[in-house]
Amino acid sequence: MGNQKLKWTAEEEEALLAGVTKHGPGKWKNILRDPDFADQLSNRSNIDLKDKWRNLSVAPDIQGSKDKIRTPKIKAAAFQLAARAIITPTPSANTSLVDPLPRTRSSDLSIDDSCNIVVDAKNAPRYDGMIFEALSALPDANGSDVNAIFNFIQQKRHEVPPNFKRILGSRLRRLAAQGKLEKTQNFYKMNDHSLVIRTPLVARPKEINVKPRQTNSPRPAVSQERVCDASKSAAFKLVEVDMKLDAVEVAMEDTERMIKLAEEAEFILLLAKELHEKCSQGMLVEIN
DNA sequence: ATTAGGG
DNA sequence: CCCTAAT
Repeated sequence: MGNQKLKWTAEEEEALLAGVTKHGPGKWKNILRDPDFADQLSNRSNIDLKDKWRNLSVAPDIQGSKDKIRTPKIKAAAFQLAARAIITPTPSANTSLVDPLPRTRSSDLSIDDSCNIVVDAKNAPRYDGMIFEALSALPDANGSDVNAIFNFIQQKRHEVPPNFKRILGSRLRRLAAQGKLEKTQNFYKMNDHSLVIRTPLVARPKEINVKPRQTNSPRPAVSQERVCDASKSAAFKLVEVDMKLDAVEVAMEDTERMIKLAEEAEFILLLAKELHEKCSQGMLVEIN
C-alpha cells in the first residue's frame, strides 16, 4: 500500500493537458488508452485524471506555494486556444467545443478577445489585402503609421470588428516580422517581398461543380472532373491550413503579449505589497 | 464500464 | 484520493 497520495509530476500534467486538447474533457478513459499518453499516465486512473482536471480548472493559483509556476497555467490556456483554432475544420458535427477552459476568474487579467481566434483566422488573410491596398494608396513615401492605415481602411467602408485596431496592429507587426513589410519606428511601408505569392488562389470554393451531363456517357472513363475536384479541394485545404497556421501564430503572439502584461502586473503588485507593509509599520515612504 | 460530483 | 449515483 505505498502509492496513495502521489503528487502529480509536470510530465503527467502535460500529458493530461495534451490529452484533453486532443480528446476533449471527459474522455478520460480515451486519453488513458491513447498510446501518446499511456506511458506518462500509467500510474493514473481515469478518475484520477478527472479529479486532477477539476483541480487545475479551479485553483486560480494561490501564492502559498512559493509562487511556483503560474505561467504554465497561462501557457496551458494558450495551448488550448491554439489547439482550438486548429481543431475546428467542420464548424459542425465535430468535437464538442464546450471545453471549460480552466482559467482564473478572480485576478483574471482579462483574456478578453482571445476567444475570437477562429473568426480572426478567417479574416486575417483578408486584412492583409486591405493593408496592402492602404499602403499602396497612401501618399506618405516614408511609410504610414497604424492610425493612418486604420483610417484609410475605415474610409474604404470596409466592415471591421470593434477590436480591429489591435488586430491591425498585431497584423502589421507580424507582416513586418515576416519581412513582407518594412517597419521603421511605427511606420510601415511595402517592399519587394510584399507582393510575392501570398495565397494566390483565394478563390471561393463555391459552385464550380461540373455535374455529369445526364447518364448518356456510359463510361465517363477516369473522369477528369474527379481530378478537378481533387485538386480543387486540395487547394482549398491548403488555404485552410494556411489560415489555421496563421491563427496559431496570432494566438501565440497575443499570448506572449498577455504573459508579459501579467508579469508586469504582478511586479507592480509586489511593489504595492512592499509599500503597504512599510507603511503599516509606520515608515515614511517617499515616491519619486 | 465510465463519468460527474460530493465527501 | 475515495465513494457513490447515474448513464
